[in-house]
This record gives sequence, C-alpha cells and structure tokens, in this order.
Amino acid sequence: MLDPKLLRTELDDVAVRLQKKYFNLDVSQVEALEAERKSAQMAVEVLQAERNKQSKMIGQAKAQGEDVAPLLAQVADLGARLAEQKTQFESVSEQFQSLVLAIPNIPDASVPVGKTEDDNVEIRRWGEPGSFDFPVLDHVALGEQGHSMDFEVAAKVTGSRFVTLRGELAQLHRALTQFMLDLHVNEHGYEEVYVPYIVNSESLRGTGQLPKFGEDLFKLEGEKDFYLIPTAEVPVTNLLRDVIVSEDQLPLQFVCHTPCFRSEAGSYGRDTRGMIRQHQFEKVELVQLLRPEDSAQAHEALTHHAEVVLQKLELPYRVVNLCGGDLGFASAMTYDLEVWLPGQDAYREISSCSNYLDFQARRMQARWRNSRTGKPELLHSLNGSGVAVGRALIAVMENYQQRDGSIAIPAVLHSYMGGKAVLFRDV
RNA sequence: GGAGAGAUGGCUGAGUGGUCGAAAGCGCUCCCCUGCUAAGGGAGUAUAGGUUGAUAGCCUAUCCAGGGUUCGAAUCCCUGUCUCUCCGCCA
Repeated sequence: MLDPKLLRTELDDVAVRLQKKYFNLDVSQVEALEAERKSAQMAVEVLQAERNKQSKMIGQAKAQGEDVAPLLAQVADLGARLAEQKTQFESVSEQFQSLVLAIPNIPDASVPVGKTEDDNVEIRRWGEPGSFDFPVLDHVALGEQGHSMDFEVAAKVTGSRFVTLRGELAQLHRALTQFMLDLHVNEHGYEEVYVPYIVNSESLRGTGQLPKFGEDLFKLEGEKDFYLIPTAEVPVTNLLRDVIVSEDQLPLQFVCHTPCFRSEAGSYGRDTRGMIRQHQFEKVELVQLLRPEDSAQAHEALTHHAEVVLQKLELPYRVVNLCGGDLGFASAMTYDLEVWLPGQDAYREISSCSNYLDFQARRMQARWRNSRTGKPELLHSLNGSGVAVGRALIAVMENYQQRDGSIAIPAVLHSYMGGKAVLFRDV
C-alpha cells in the first residue's frame, strides 16, 4: 500500500511514476474520494466531540443530583445525526481503502522502461552454457528413465500440472533443498523458520496477493477464509504483521522451505510440458525485514545469496533487472535469476528477488522502533527465492546430462546423496 | 469432540455504566541527591487518524475483533477469533 499522504501531496507525480508499470491511476477519482473522506471524517469527529462534551455534562449533573431531563432533550437527535454521518464516512473510507489497496507499488527510478519480459535488462552473466557433443534431452525425456519423473501418474492421482518423482530423482530433489537451507543458514546467516502452508486472507492482503490476485490462489472450501500459500513469502513476512520490533533485532533474515501452490490461472498453454510450471512446487525462500536505509544494499546481498546457490551448483545463469511492465504488483524493483536450460536452449527464471520498500509493511503494519527518535516506523521487506527447488532440479538434470542418459551430480550435493556422484547409472 | 475459565498499556495487574486512555507495581528515559556498582526524591513513558507552518496545541478513535443497548461502555447484551485447564481422541 502506498502512503496515503503521498497520494494527497504528490498525486500527479505518483500517477506519472506508476505509468512505468502501465498502471493508470485515476487522479480525479482519488482527489474526489479524498475530498469526500476529509469532509465526512471532520463531520463525524465534530459530532463525536459534541456528544462527548454533552455526555460528560450529563454525568456531572447527575452526580450532583440535578435534573438531567433538559440536558437529555438537548442531545435527543445527536445520536441519529452521528449515525448518519458515520455511515456516510464509512462508505467513503471503504471506497478509498479499496482503491488504495489496488494501487501497485511505485517502481524504483532505476527500473528499466518496458512492457514485457523482452524489455528486461540483463545485468550480468555467470558461467558458460555447456556445449554437448550429443543431442541434448530435456528434463522430461531424461526423467522418463525408470519412471523417475512421471506426469501421467500425477495426472491420474490429481490432474494436470502435477508431477511425481521417484527414487534417486526424488532424493536429488530433497538434497537440493537441504543444500540450499544449509547454505543460507550456515554461510549467509539466515534464521530457518517453519510456517503454516495455509494462511488466512489478512496475511494475503498483507503481502499484496489480495484483494487483486485471488484467482492465482487455491482457496480452501469451508467456513474459514483459508488459502494454500503461493509462496513462503506470505506466512514468513506476515510473522511481523502488527509487530513493532526493536532496532537491535534488525535485520531479520529468514529462510524457509515450503511447498507453493498456484492455480496458474491465465497461463493456459504456457509451459505445459515438463516441470517448469506446476500447481505445486517447492521453494527455499529468503525473506528480510529491516530498516529502510538498509534495504537497497540488502537487496543486492539477498540477490547474491541466491546466486551463490547456482554458482555452487555450477549452473550458468544471468541476472536481469525487471522492466516496469514485468514488475510485480508489490515490488519496487526486482532482479530475476535465470538459469540456463539446455533442453530449452534458453535462460529461464529460477529466482525472483524483490525489494518492496514499505509497501507490504504498511499493509501489515510491520514496524520497528527507531532508537534515535523512539518512534515506530515501517520496516522494509524483501524476499527472493533461494532458489526454486523444482526448477533447480531440472536445471541440474539438463546441464549435467551425459551421453548415456545418466546425470552427473554437482559436487556440492554428493554429501547429501550418500556419496553418490551420478544418477541413472544403472538404468 | 465435551465441560469450564479467560483476553486491559513493554510486563504484572486493578477497574461491572459517567472527567478511564485507563489505578498500582515493575521496567524504561530524564533530572535531583548521594564520593559509587546500594538507597532515596521528582518528572516523563501507547498507537493511529484529523487539523496545523509545527515532532506545539486542539479534536477523534483504540482496554482481542465485529455488531448491539445507552445521552454516555473497558464495564451490559450478541457473534466471532484466540489462549488456558480438565476429559475424550490422535500423527
């Protein structure tokens, strides 16, 4: 959520800056609602002040044994007038609130101009895509060995966009997860957290998935407002909802492994082959909450932490700075890591590292107490995948494939695979 | 699932219709005293919104949340959420 004060004082400027995200802010609507809000709120508060004053007088009169009937007569219609104004004010502020909740975060000045992912700007590359002296297979073909990766059985068990893994491949999937968690905990100083995989709507509002993007979520049937998490970002960032932390606890750095569930509405026909886009996948997520002055640097550091995963796995990747049109709703600036997939002959997203500034924190009232001023201030929140486990798995498969269909295991994973160095040797 | 209890400021904990945003204690901050890692005295110490040149004032809201009763609600009524205790069940 944007600062309502900003909408009041720099509305035109905000509108201009939001254009970069191809969001058209209806300036006159905001102005009109704000004007209405102001007069409605003042009307309510004046009446409330009047009521409080009168009630106090009645109380005093009664205490002195005086006849309060005339005083009561004076306030006879006050309640009705107040109720009327209140209804009016509530309706206006509700409208204003839902309008503001639907406004995306303002992109950072450094965000490239552009509409689609083609306009993203490459920042750097790491590693060289390997050259193969045999026809490369994609992960689907590689996974067919021994039914290690099976989309058909998953379709039977559940439906499309699900997968089952078996044997060594399932193990490798787990090994990747453990490796990433250990790396971030032991070398990057993150605190590991375990969280619910089901969240309520307040949490989703806090991180920005709701109210606008409900169609991307799996909602549970029942009386409660429960959803499957689309990312660990939701439960982890919401740990700080309605919390004021002391400055010496900052920065908060959490790493969390969870499954993620996405309906993938609107992506019909895209990435239908293979494990790239699934309704269920796993992710090791990095989340940081810290002082505003630290967030820019932390964003670079967090991105680097995700990169280290790929470097240690020796997977070629590049880093792109998302253009305005490709930027997420809540993000002010996002770096995507794109890993090289020989099977697709392309770089594909494997991590997305975003700085939300105070956008999420304002929605969820996540604050810290500034020791200098003694006052609570909004935190800045960041997160990034460190990294998507399913995509890391297919990146390893495709980049480490060998002529005979076996797959070498990256050196850093050997210890997690019981010393094993090759997959599918005996298949 | 059954039965009961509860939710008040950073913490403990008073407060059952009227100057209660809320006693007291603890903690914390500042000042005084004290020649010392003790004690004492004083002042202060929530958040959000509005108004304003203003981190000054003033106004409003907030005692789990949402409704209701009332001129007036932390206090009464209803609903919900959460916590605790006992029983049952259970990975």
